[in-house]
Amino acid sequence: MAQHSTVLDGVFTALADPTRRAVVRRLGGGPASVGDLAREAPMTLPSFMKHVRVLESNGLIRTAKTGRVRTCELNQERFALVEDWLAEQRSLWAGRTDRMERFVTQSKENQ
Amino acid sequence: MAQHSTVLDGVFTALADPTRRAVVRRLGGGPASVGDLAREAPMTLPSFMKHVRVLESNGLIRTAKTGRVRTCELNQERFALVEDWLAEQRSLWAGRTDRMERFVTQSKENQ
DNA sequence: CCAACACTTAGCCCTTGCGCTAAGTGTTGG
DNA sequence: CCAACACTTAGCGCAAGGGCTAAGTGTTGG
Repeated sequence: MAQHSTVLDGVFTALADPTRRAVVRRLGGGPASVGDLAREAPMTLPSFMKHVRVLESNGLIRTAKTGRVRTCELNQERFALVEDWLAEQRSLWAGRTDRMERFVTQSKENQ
Repeated sequence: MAQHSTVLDGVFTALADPTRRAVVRRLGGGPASVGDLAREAPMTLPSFMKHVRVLESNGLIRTAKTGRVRTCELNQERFALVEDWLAEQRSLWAGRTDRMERFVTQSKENQ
């Protein structure tokens, strides 16, 4: 078990904080500077920057600095990992349902 | 911002740990006892029980004790929250793409 | 040129998370 | 009845997370 999926760990961890999800949502509407994003968060800039770094280091956003402004944008691809994990999970459930149906069907046939 | 979505916090936090995701995957194939689940995890039983409690308190699994055995099963509904959040996120991206397309179209018309 | 701006770094504090051991509770098979 | 079983509780240790202040760096508008 355990599967060493360090990357999924990071993605879920990054999304587990409301400040960070708010950033993701905001960036869904288009790129923004750190300053713009921070203005909507109830904390100091250094604290907020940590969240930005968490999002970036886990690949959910990309950032680039031009002059003295750092601009952030969403890395949409990363979210596919979550979709994939959910899809795999659902396929497990579906497989189990199928086996249950076969069992029920066989039971009826054997009556 | 921040939106106080304590429940999503919990769901993402619960899924951020590989031991817990392994339990979820395992339960995708059907219910199991705590003992069965713990046997596949590289830690002591009390440590493992904490993970079970995290999963349960965040609604990802349900558990019930009969005699001395506690049986766990997946609460599939909870995963819809993640799907919904992802869907909303994607709709934001889509909305933005639409606006960009309109902009490009208008730009061409104004040439 | 230089003050204002937009971060950035460093470091502290406190809480939470995740592992452990040791000991306790309630069930059950023989 | 009682030993084995399947958790469960209590409490400890350490690392990481998330907030803060204070001070530093590099850009830029006037």
